[in-house]
Amino acid sequence: MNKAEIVEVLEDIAVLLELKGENPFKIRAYATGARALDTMEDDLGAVIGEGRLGSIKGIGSALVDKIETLHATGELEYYTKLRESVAPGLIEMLDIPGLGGKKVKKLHDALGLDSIEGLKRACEAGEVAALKGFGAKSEEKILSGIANRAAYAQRHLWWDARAVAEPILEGLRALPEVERAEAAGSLRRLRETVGDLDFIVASAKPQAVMDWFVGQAGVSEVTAQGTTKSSVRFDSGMQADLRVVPTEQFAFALHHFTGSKEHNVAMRQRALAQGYSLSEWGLALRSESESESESGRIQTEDQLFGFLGLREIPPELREGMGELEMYTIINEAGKGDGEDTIPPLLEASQIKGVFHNHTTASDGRATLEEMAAGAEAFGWDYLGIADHSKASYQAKGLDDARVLQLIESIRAFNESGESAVHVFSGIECDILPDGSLDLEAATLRALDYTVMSVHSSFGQSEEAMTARVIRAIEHPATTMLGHPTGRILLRREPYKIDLKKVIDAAIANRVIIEINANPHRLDMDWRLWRRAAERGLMCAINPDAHKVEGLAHFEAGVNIARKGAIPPEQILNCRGCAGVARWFAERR
DNA sequence: GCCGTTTTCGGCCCGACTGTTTTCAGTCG
Repeated sequence: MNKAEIVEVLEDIAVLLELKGENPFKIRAYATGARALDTMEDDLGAVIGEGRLGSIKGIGSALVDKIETLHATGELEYYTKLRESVAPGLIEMLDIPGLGGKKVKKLHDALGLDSIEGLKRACEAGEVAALKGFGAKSEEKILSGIANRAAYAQRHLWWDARAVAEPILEGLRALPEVERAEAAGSLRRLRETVGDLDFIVASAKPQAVMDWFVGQAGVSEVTAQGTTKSSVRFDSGMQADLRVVPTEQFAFALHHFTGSKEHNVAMRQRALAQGYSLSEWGLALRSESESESESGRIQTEDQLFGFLGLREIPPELREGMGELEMYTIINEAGKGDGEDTIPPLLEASQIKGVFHNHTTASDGRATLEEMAAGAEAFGWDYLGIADHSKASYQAKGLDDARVLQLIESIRAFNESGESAVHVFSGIECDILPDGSLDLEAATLRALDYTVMSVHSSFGQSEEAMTARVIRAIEHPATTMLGHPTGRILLRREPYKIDLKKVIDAAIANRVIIEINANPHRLDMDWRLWRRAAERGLMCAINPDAHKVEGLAHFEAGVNIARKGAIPPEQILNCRGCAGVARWFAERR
C-alpha cells in the first residue's frame, strides 16, 4: 500500500474511533499521525527500511507497527475489524450539522439507527426528540440537515467564494461601528476551494454589527447569533461566520481564524516553548496566575510573529507545512541573516503576460484581436495564444495546415503594429494515448512555443499515464506541460499519474510545468510546487482563457504560485518579451 | 495513542454557542 492510501486508512480509523466513543486524545493521535505521514517528504519505503518511521513526531510505536503492516501487506486486522463494527451510515451522519461522534453513537445505541434514511424516519416519528439529550429543536435541525445535505457539504471554488465575500467585507467596513474588518479562513489563505466564509471585525459595539450581518440579503437561515459570534447560511448553501472582538484582540483573532489548524498548533507550541500561551484572545505569560499579558503591545499580526521570533508569515503560507522554520529569524553569528533565506512571493504586478489562451480558431469565444486588446488592458507586454490541436475534435482543434495559417496571421498581427502587445504563437497540442504528439514535428517547430496536454484516455493506469506524459516531455519540441493531472475541482478527480517522476523529467528536459489558473483547475497543485521549484522546476502561469474575461483568472494562478512559494525568477511570466523569446529559442 | 532538559505518567487548546438542562454536554472551529 502506498503512502497516500495509508494516510487515508489512518484518517478513517480516527473517524471510526470517534463513532465508537473512544478517548478523544487517542482519536487525535491517529489524525495527527495521518497528517505527519502525509507531510513527510521522504520515500516511505526508504524511511521504513532505515527504521526512521518512529522518529517522526506524531508517530509512536503503535502507529509504526500499523503503518509498516499496511505498507507491507496492504491489510490491517485492527482496521478491518473496526470497519466491520461500524455501519457506513453512521459515518454519513457526521456530515449533518450538529451531529458529532457522541450523538451519532447515542442514536445508534438507543434507537438502533444505522442509516440516514432510518434517522429521517425516526425524526419524523418523534423518536429522536424523546431521547435524553435531544429535543424538538435537534430533531428539526437534523431533518433540515438531511434535506440540505448535498448543498451544505459542498465546498466552493475560491474564485466564487471571493465574489460572495467581497461585498460582505465592504458592507462591514462601511458600518460606523466597525473599526477593522477582514476576511479570514481558507479564503484568506488562498486555498483552491473554500468551505465557509469567516469574517473578523474589531468593534466596541458588536450588537449593531451582528444585526447587520444576520439581516443581509440572501440570508436563508441564522444558525447562531451571540454577542461575539454569529453564523448565517445563504440561499446558495454557503455558510458565513462573523466574529466581533475588541480592537486589542483583533490581531490575535485574525491570526487564529486565518491559520490552518496545523499552523495554529505550531504557533501555540512555539509560544509555549517561550513560556506564553497563545490563543485567539491574546498572549499571556503561562506561569503567572495574575493577568499579566503581552497582548496590549501587539496590535498587528506582524508584531505577533515578531514577538515569537518570526518574520511575518504571509497568510497563504500558514498551512503548517514548515513555514515557521522558514520564517524563523536567525541572529546567531555565522548563520547569517534569516531574511536572506526567505523567498519573496510573486506579486500580480510582476506578471508581464500570460500563455495558453484560446481564440475562435478553436473553442475560444474571442478573436485574436479581442484577446490581445484584453491583454493590453492589463498592461501586459505579450500574450501567448495556444489553441487546441486536431485530436480535440469537439474543440475544433487545428490540423497542421491550419496551425501554419494561424502562425501567419499572428505574424501579420504583430507586424501590423495595431497592438502594443506582442503575440507569441503557440499550440495546446494533445498528448495522444501512446505519448506521441498530435502534430508534425515540423509544425511544432514553426511555432514560438508549445503546451502539451492530455485530453483523452483519462482511465489509463498510473504507469501508462506517467510514461505517456514523460514521452511528451522528452519530445524536443515541447515547451510546457499543460494541466498535469486534468483535475476539475469539485467535479472530476485527477487522473492517475506519478507526478514525482513527471517533475523529474520536466526538470531534466528543461520543460516548464504550467499552473493552469482556471479556478476549476489550479493544476499543478500548490502542495507540490515548493519542493519542485527548489529543485529547479520552471513555472508558467496560464489562465487557459477561452474568452477575454478569462484572462483575469491569471490572478488565481498568482495565488497558487504564492502558496507554492515559487521564486519569481522561476516564473516565465515575470520575464520581458525578449527574455521569454530567448527561453523559447534555447529550449527548442 | 503520543510525548517528555520540570514529567515514563498524566497531560493532551479552549471558549462560544446551542439545546437541553436545572448546572452542563456536545459540537464547532
